[in-house]
Parts: sequence; structure tokens; C-alpha cells
Amino acid sequence: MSKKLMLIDGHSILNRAFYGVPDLTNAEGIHTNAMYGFLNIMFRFLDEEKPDYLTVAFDLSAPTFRHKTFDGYKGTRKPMAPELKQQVPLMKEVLQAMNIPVVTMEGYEADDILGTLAKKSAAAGIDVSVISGDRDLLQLSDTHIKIRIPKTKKGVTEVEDYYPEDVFALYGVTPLEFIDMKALMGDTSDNIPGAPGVGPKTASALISKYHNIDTIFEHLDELKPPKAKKSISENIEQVRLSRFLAEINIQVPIEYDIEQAQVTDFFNPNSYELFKKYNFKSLLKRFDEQDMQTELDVYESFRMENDLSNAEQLFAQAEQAVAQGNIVGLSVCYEEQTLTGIALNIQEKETVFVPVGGFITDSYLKDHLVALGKKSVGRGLVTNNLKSYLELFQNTESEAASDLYVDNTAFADAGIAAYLINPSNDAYEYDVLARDFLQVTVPSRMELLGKNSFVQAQMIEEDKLCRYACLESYVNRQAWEKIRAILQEEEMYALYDTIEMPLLFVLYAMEKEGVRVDKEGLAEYGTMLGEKITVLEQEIYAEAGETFNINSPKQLGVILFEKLGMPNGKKTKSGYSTAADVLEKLAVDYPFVNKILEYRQLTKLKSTYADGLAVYIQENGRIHGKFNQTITATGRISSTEPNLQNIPIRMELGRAIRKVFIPKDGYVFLDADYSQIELRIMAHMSGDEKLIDAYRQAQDIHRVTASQVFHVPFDEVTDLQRRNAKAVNFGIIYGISSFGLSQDLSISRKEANAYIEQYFETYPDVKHYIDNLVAQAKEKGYSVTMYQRRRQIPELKSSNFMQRSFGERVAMNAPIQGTAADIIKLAMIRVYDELKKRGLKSKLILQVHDELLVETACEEIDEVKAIIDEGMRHAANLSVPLEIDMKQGNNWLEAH
DNA sequence: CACGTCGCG
DNA sequence: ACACGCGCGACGTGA
Repeated sequence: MSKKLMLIDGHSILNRAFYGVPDLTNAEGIHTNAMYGFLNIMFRFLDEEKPDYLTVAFDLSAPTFRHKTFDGYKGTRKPMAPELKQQVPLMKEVLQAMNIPVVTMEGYEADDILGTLAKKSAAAGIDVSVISGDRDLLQLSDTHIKIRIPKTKKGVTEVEDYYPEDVFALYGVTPLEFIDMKALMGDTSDNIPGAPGVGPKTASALISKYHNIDTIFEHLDELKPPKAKKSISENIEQVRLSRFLAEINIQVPIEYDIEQAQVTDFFNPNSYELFKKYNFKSLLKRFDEQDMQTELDVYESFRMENDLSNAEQLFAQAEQAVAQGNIVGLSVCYEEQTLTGIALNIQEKETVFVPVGGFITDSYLKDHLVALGKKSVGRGLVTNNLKSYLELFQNTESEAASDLYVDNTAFADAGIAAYLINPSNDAYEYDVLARDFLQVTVPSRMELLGKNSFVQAQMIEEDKLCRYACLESYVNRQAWEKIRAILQEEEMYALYDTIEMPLLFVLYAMEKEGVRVDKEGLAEYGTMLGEKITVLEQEIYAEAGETFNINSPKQLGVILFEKLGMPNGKKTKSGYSTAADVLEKLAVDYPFVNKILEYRQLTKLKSTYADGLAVYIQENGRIHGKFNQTITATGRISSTEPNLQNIPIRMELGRAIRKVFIPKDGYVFLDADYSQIELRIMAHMSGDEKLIDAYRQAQDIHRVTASQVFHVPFDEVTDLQRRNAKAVNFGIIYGISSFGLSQDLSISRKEANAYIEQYFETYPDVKHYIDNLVAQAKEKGYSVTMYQRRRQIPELKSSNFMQRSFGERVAMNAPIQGTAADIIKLAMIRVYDELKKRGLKSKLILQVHDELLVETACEEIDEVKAIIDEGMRHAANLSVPLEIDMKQGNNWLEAH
């Protein structure tokens, strides 16, 4: 069996990956999408072929006499996008770290290098495959040289393989003749002129008859068609030049020792480091444990403590440290209400893991944790994801979720702090913090423990659990020093200290309280939906003339647009769009489509809400969802498992589900939501007098806007005008575009544009304000809320119009949405603190962005109403009043 | 696991 | 000529 060599056309594949993979950046803002795509393509081929040798060829940075460009470019001289260009050297670095030879050569292009290596190797009896996005290379195809062109079709990568017979089948010429064919037809993307007017068809026909251009020149008289005859006769020199340009040089004087290109050891500490740095998550799986060496020399200082009296000493030492205001890194292995151990990092070389076992019981550890928490002053205990084990600090004498032995000032949470520094990351675990703040690579939980729970890990590999916990506590303490300095430097410490840390405790209490759900009511609701669905289903099948999966957009598309011949408008990547707005338009002419819309609505309600929520109801009849504090880019809270922030309300049938959210016996719901908080924030932050006055006089803001924008007296504003004005008001908050507004209002872009201009004439300060938001964000690279919450916006620097426009809209929206998030967080803390301070039984249980739900003891209703009112209205002092709408009810439907 | 779709603010 | 509203999470499909 002969050996195999794989050659990769570096720039070509990198370019293809760049345009095929959505923009990705790592924590430092380095673009990584092309590299990521390249590696994925490369691994795809490696996995398939398992070659013995591998080499990647690149052009040297500056294009030589022959200006080559890549697929995706139309123009021949357009420079490489900077986001791509910056990835070229990084890609080479990654490949070199993987021990993959990268070859370049002064004065020669990658094509020439590839051609030379391919031909030489094939001559030496090696099977070669060349990976490129570029058809130029087809001329290299040979019995032992396969040209492989990856194509992305509908999101799936397919490969076209070309041996000589495949080239012949497609073009009717041999690979060598392909050069002459190209000389005739030219290639604009390659700056090969060819003979004008001769395209692929003619060129192919001529070359298959005459085989090369010289023979064609000898038979100019008899050439057909006449158009080609004329063009070629008039452009002989140009065709000769074209042939020269099109031919790949296979005699490059390159020194290449194929044994240096042996596939070995892609996965090593160096490449691991880079894969981590660039966040190639899915590729990290390919590394074995020994590949992940670490730079930290502190590992040797990690130890496990099983002896009770030694542990006793350790805790005494830690307690003393935090009592003096020193910092101790803490890691707590707590999952599924089970504590398996804790680790403490007291100083640089003192990191100890104390597992549960022997005389060290879980309640022993818990008591010491509580003692640590009680003694700690000035946020000395540095944690990460504290909320997940705050339960350990629960006062055992009391059932109230807010009754903890500790308060928030005992702790720092490094994850939350890191979130404030850059809220766009998708995780803030210790390994990420180590990378971002300590510039070291450490193994993640997944890498150390895999999918094992702490309990499982302790049983099968306690030493790894020790390493995990020690690492986390170590990183917490070490990274925290840096993180705190950054927060202070960037004036975000107050946000952290007075909003996020207190909020953590509020969210914990909300999760712990949960919300009561009428299980039977929910089941009945589901049954009712199920019956309606069955009926609709049959009606739809009857109409379609066959049964099919209505929930499959693919199958539905075929039925509607092919079988029933409806006009299809929008398309998605993978086929026809069957989104609601498309179907609604169709429904005008095909009333039957309404049944599909209704079916969609019903199945959504059943699967996500009726059936979906039911599985979360616990024994106590309540749902304890999670409120996440480090998810959103704008500062909002998110809700998961289940998402309680998207319970239906807009449609009649959907909102009925709110009837099953009920207060416990002897309680009612008090629900309060801010009225137009984002617009009020905009009025305040822009300082626009007209808007501020309107709010101060408690006027209907959309009507005022309509009156001003459409120049009609206030009392004569039509409903349509008000609706349009409302859409414009919202549009401004979202980062207006005439296109978006026109879609929303079903009007032309021109009209939408006119509305926007009118709006800005009416409220010039708003115009100035949002222009300034964008300008500031462009200058600084991030946006800022009233409370100094930041959001990085790297898209503003993009050379891509779409990306950049997105960045601009984000720059307009994030400060407004973010400030609203800040304010309601403050309100939550105020309400929570006040309820707690007065020892009331009523509890805050849900937050839905601008709404709070309080489960209120009947005898406390008036008092709690006042607390909510005060807490929300006075959460911030703006130049306009913060109004709220509050209602009372025996379920969430009534209360909202 | 990505995508399309759709629920909420 | 052409991109296009902001922020989330969950579900079902289909590769």
C-alpha cells in the first residue's frame, strides 16, 4: 500500500472558511472564524483519508505578478478583508504548533508550490490529494493526484473529487488541456484575460477538438463559431499570455523533505494552548489528557487534607485570614444537594482540598463554611457561582429562603465580576478566568472530571476532584485581585458592589421560593390543547391530501409551495421559509393556511408550556426555575429551566395558561410593571425637553409623538397614526433603520425614512443623543449604561457593512436596555430588602424584565403594595417619573 | 448539534 | 444592488 500525502491550499481554504463561518472572536477580540473553519475542514479530510504526510502551502503575503484572489470576491483588486488578513499569520502559527509544515516561497504562489510537491511526490509513488477551493488546480489532477474541492451546500460540506476522468467528464478536456482551455476562456477572478467573448462552452469544445492553443492558432481559418474565430485571431498574444498565466509552475526549486511532513503529534501542549486561546471548543475534545500540560507550577502545592485535626487548623487559619480582611479563594463542590468537599486557597502556595470522608462529614464542612462566611469582612471569601451553593448558608432554624447566616458582603463572586468586565462571554468558569486574567491555560472541569458529578468523581478519581477544586479556589483568589482592580479602574466597582452582589442573594431567594403551579389545571389545559390539535391535524391532512409532519418546516414547505403551488416568497438557507409572517400573507389568498398557523400556536403551547412546564413542578407543587445573572450582553437577567420570562400573554388562548400560576393559600399575587421604562430612560438620558415634559404631564407618549411627527392636533390623532408613532418610538430604542421600520409597519422604506426624519426633527435631542451613543461607542469600543455597565461592541470596527450596522444598532440599544436592567435590579433589591427588614411573609418570586411578581400574604397586602410602589418608583431618580402599573389577583392572569 | 420557529420584554 | 430592527430560551426536526 502506497503512502499518502495531503496538500492544502492555505489561503484558499482559509478564505473559504472565512466566508462560510459566521464571525467569531475570542476574549481578546481576535477574529477566529476563518481559522476555526479551516481546522474543521482540515480535520474532516484528515479523518477521512488518514494520510501519512501533510503539508499546507501559503502565498507570501504580497501577491506577486499574478494577482490571485479567492472565491467570494468579484472584483480582482479588492483587498483582503482585515478580519481575514489578521488570521493568516495566526493560522500559520496554529499549524506550526501542530507540527504541520507550512511552506511558502518568495516569488512563487501556493499553487506553484502545491503543483511541484504534488507532481514530485506522485512521481515517487505517493498518493496525493490536494485540498483547495480553487478550480485552477484541476490541471494538476493525475492518476495519483486527486484534487478535492469542498463545497458548502445548504450548510452541509460536500466534496467534489477530481481525478483526470472527472475533469474530463465535467469539461471534456484532460487536466493538461484544462490550462489551454483556461487560456481561451480567461478568468476574471484571476486576472487572466483570455479571448473576449469565449466562454467555458466554446473553450471546452475548441480544446477537445484541437487539444491546445498552438494547434488552434494553426487552424484559425476553420474555427467555429465565427465569434470565437474573430476573437482568438485578434488576441493571439493575449491568449498566449493567458496560457502562461494559467499554467501552474511545477518546477519550483523548493527544498522539501517529505519525511518532515509526517503526520505526528497534532495535539500537544503548544497547540492546546492556542486552541484554548482561540476558543476552538469543539476541537479541544481531540486532545488527550497528557496533551494539556499546564504552565502553573502551583500544582505541586495543591494537596488533599483528610485528617480532622489538620482540617480544624486549616479552617482556623482561613477564618483568621478573612476576619482580618484578607482574601481567601473558595471552591465548593456542591451539587444535587450534596456536598463532596471544599477547597481553600489561603496564600499563593497554600491550596488545600478537604473532601467529605471519615471523620470529616458534610455537616462538619458546612458548619465551617458558615463560620467562614460569618467571620468574613469586606468580601474576603472569593467564590465563583456562589448562588449555586448559597443554600449551604441557609439558617436551619428557619424555612424562609432569605434567612441565611451570612450576607452578601462576606463574598466576592469572581464570575459575576468578570461578567461585568465583558458580558459577552458565554461562560465565566475558572478556566476562562485563568485564561482571561491570569494568562495561563488550565484544564476545565470537563477536562478533569468529564461528565462525572462531584459524587461520581470522588468515588472514581478523588485526586482529580482535588485538583479541580484546588484549581478553582486558586484561580478565584488569584484572578480576583486583577478583576477587582479592573472594576475599580473602570468605575464599575459600585455596580458590582451595590447591584450585582446584593442581587445574587435576591435571585437565590427567588429560586428557592419558586412559584406555585396548579398541576391539575395545567394538565387540563394540555388535554384541551391536545384535543384541538387532533382536530386541526385531520383538517390539515385532508386539505393537503396526505399526512405529513406539520412541525417540519421542510415537509410543510413541500406541501404548501410544491404540492399546493402557493407562491413562495422568502427563502431560508435550507429551503422555503414557513415563518408566521410568510404564512400570514399566504392566508389572505389561502384561508386554509390559517389552520397551520393555529396548529403551530397550539403545538407550541402544548409542547413548551403545558407539557414543558409540568416536568418542573416539584413535590411541593412549585416550580423552582433558575435566574441567571451572567448570560445577557445587556445586563438583563435570564430565566431557564424553565424559562419563566416568556409565559404567553399576547394571545387569548396562550395567556390563559397564566391562570395556573397561583399564590399559596392565604396569599395573593401583586404584580407590578414599569410603564415604558425604556422610553423614559431615553427621555432622561437624552435630556429632550419635549419628551420630558410629556412624561411629567403624564401624557400618552405615543399620541404626543404622533401629533408632533404628523403635525396634527393632539385630539385628532388617528389610531393608525398613534400606532405608527409607537412603532417609531420602539424603533429608536432598537437602533432604528428605515428597513426595519418599514417591515414592522408594512410601509415603504421611503415612508419609513420620512417618519424617522420627522421624528428626529421633533426630538432633536434624541437624535443628538443616539448619534452620540454610536460615536462614543466607536471611540471607546464599548457602550455604557447610567450605572456604568459596559458592553463591548467589536462589530463597530468590522469592515463588513452588516456587522458594522449591527454594532451601531447595539450601541443605541444596549445603554437603554441596560439601564432599564440596572434600575429594575435596584428595585428588586429594594423590595427584597424591605420585605426582609420588616420580617414580612410576602416574597418576591419572579422578574420579567420590567415586571415584578410578589406572592403576598393577605394580611400584608397594603403594606406590600406600598413597598413595591416605593421600591420601584424610587429605584432611580430620573428627570421623568418612573410610573408603574400594579394589580392584585388570585393568579398571574388576573394580576397582570 | 444546527436550524427554524416562536414565546416573552 | 444589497444587506437590516434589540435582548433572551425552549422545542421539534433532521443531518
